[in-house]
Amino acid sequence: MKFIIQSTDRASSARAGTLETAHGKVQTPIFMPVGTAANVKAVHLPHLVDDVKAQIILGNTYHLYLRPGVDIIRQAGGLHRFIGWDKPLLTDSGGYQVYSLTEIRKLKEEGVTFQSHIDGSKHQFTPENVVDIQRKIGADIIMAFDECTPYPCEKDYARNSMEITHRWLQRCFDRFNSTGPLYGYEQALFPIVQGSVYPDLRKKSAEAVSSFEADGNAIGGLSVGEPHEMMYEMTELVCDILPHDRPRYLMGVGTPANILESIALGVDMFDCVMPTRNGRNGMIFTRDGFMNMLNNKWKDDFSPLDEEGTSFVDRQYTKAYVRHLFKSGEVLGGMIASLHNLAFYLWLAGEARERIIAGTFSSWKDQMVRKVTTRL
RNA sequence: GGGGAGAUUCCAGAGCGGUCAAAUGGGGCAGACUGUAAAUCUGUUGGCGAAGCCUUCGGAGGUUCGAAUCCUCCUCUCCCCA
Repeated sequence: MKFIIQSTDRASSARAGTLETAHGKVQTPIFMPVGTAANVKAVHLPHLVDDVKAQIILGNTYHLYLRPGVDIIRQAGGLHRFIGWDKPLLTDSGGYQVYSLTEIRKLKEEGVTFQSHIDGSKHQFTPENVVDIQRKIGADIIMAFDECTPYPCEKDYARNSMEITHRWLQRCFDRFNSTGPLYGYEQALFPIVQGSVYPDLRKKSAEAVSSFEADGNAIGGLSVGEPHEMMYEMTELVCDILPHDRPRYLMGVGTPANILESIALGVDMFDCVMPTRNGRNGMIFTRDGFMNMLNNKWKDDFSPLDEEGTSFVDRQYTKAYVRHLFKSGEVLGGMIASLHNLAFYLWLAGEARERIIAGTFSSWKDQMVRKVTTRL
């Protein structure tokens, strides 16, 4: 895997680059739509390609392992073939589920025992089998198995958790390096920085992660409820330490403003459920602000959904119509909003990239952050 | 013509002497959602306000310390039999 930095912003740490994977190039900064269960919820593949202009999407080890099961994906010839997606793919390791499914899991040195949220059956994830599973899934980028700590988090807990994540990281790399890809193309393993909101822990973790000289590095454990300023402070601190010539991936972030601010801090890759989940729940993000389509004020607004939007739904449908769909509980509402929001997120990342190259990123970013945080 | 049931806050529908501004559901209004156990969840829904007060349960009277709840009459709806 190769990462080439084309351009670096003068007024910030933002950079524009190209990540080359076995399934093609990714222009960074990039937003990666989340496709947890082998699909980006409510979005057809052709739309994901032609309208959203997605370059890389995510899958999730935990979900795919439980359903349809790794054997089915293996039989299909890997996740790319199973989905019908021939562009880059990234799988998360299940580390986030260690956080979000805290009620039905037990964490030990060896790994984590889970109860399936589907049928309650018991399973174990270890750094080794998570790598094995991700080999079978066959994503271009696979993630190390970590614990995503909650917020707030006691420092002792955060330290212990970080240390176990580091030990797991070594085991992930050991397994990764002693096995090979199953489908004839290269995979990259990204380690994940933890340390909650403690600067000294974050620094230590970033150094530990850097020592692996991985193809790319991720920042985890943020955007879990901490104040934005704390998130930016941690991101900045970690970005300074992580190798400058490798892509940096801020996991689970975030709002359009979060993404812009983090690009300025040197982050190259993002993923978040917000455009799709909030979209299904009636929220539309635009470059002028965000709208709750359920709100009464749109009931007789027959203007296009988003005059400046880049996807076909933006001019195909009116605000009043989309509101009607959401009020009626029609599935199409969520489909329209998901498509629109993802197209907007991809536009935002692409525009940021162009501004970085043009040398006008910082002033544009400040202006966009103001607009994008406005409730319409 | 005979017999029966009923009218409750936006709707449906509980309540059947005080603990009722009135259950519950729907609808309405608003909020939340950040590596997806989410096409989900939460709040609110008579009027002013901080506790509190004021006007409400078809209409008019009445009984009672006290009535959505009991009595009388009126108006209107629905059902069954002719």
